[in-house]
Amino acid sequence: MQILSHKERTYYLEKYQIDDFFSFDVSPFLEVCQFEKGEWIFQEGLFPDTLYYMMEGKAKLYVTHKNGKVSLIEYLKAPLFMGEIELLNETKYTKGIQTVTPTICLSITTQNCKEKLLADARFLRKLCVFLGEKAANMTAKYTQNQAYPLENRLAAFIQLSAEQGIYKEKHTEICEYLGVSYRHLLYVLAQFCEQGILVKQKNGYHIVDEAGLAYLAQEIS
Amino acid sequence: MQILSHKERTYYLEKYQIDDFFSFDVSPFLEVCQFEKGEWIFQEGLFPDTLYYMMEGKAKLYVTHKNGKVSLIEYLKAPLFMGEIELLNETKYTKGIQTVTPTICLSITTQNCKEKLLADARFLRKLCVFLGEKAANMTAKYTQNQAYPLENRLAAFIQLSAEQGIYKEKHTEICEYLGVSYRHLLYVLAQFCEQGILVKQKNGYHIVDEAGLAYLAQEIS
DNA sequence: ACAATAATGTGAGAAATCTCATATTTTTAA
DNA sequence: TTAAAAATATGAGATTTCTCACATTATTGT
Repeated sequence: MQILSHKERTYYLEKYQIDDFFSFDVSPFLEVCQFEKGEWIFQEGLFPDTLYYMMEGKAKLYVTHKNGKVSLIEYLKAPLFMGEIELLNETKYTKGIQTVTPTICLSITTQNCKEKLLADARFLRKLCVFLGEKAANMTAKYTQNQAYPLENRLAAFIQLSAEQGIYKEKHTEICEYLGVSYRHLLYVLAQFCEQGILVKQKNGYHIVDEAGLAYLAQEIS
Repeated sequence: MQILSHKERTYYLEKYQIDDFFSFDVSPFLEVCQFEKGEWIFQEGLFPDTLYYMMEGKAKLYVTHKNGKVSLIEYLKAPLFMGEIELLNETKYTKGIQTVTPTICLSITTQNCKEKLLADARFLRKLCVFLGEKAANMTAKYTQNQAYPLENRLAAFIQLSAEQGIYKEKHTEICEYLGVSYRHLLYVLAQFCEQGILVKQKNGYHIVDEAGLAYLAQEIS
């Protein structure tokens, strides 16, 4: 992690109109920083005292279970808050966040401005909207996972993540994201190929039956 | 649903110090109402324009999937907000909420005070804390469901819901809550009996091996 | 009080998903 | 550049979970 120079800082603060987020002057509490690709922003099990606002970049939110299984909970895409749960509640939430691309973040050490933040309607409103969406999204994911087998969830995910009709995510990552074993993910992909929905090629799985895929995916609300 | 008289209204507003929730006078926008047991507060597929704050009571949050499956997402216990997602985001969230006991709610028709609410730091802060917890809880449930078979999740649920060492929830409800079939729930309960963890009696399943149950449950973080 | 409805209980077979073992290929780091 | 690490791939057998069919109790409304 690297703290950006005054010049860059000003650039980003203006580009994303950070002033509009707060009704008081946060600049004394604030840095703009950059994480490299693959760097951990939060590590599981630590208490952060920093609130981040990701302005540019992508990351992954992880949790490790007592039985050793790892869940990739969510793909995070700017703009978003990180560490906001810890600001609000005393609980140690302590999930891991790892960047996927170089990432630019606003970083606010909350120690000295927690009370100001929690009394600022402009900030709180933004946070509420963010948290409301997050809660709604997690609820949707939770219930969909309960109600549909991998066949449907994977179809929906392929639709979402394919580019130019080609699906080429890393299996090791996606099985953690979809909450199934590596083996089973491969089985269902093979099944899609058998059904003539996908064709496996060097550069990824090509979607050849768009409609068939959509049929499997659309079951999900 | 029944709107309470002035006298009752005043009683509840004082009991739960509702004035402290807002920095402006909400009383023009507010009613105190009571739902009967089993009544629906929200129905799936409708747009509510009312924000509720449940002061007393319990309810269940439901969603119905396109494939006909029903998920009991959460048990709701006072105090909590309902309809807050709709206040914040334009999205139609539209889940169903059904009371389990008679329930007393603050009811705020948001049409005329939405802007006031969303500019009130005191209210927003409460809402943020609530939403933060909700998001954290859903995330935890989501990942646990991915990482553990029913054996572990049911053990944890029995610990949580048993009273005086007796588990007596309705199977039909719990299988919707745990996201498994009725059949499978019965299988695993039978298995717990075989293992000598539970003993089935007229009035419910008696926990006889507290430690064995804890062992199965404690796997979950 | 009694018919309708909801909840409980069980068997059998099938589908979804997991674990483990093992081999090959690709990527990464010293 | 090369050895180590990570990712891909596949088989075999075991577990978990599902669907469906059907029988037996409660519960509930009138």
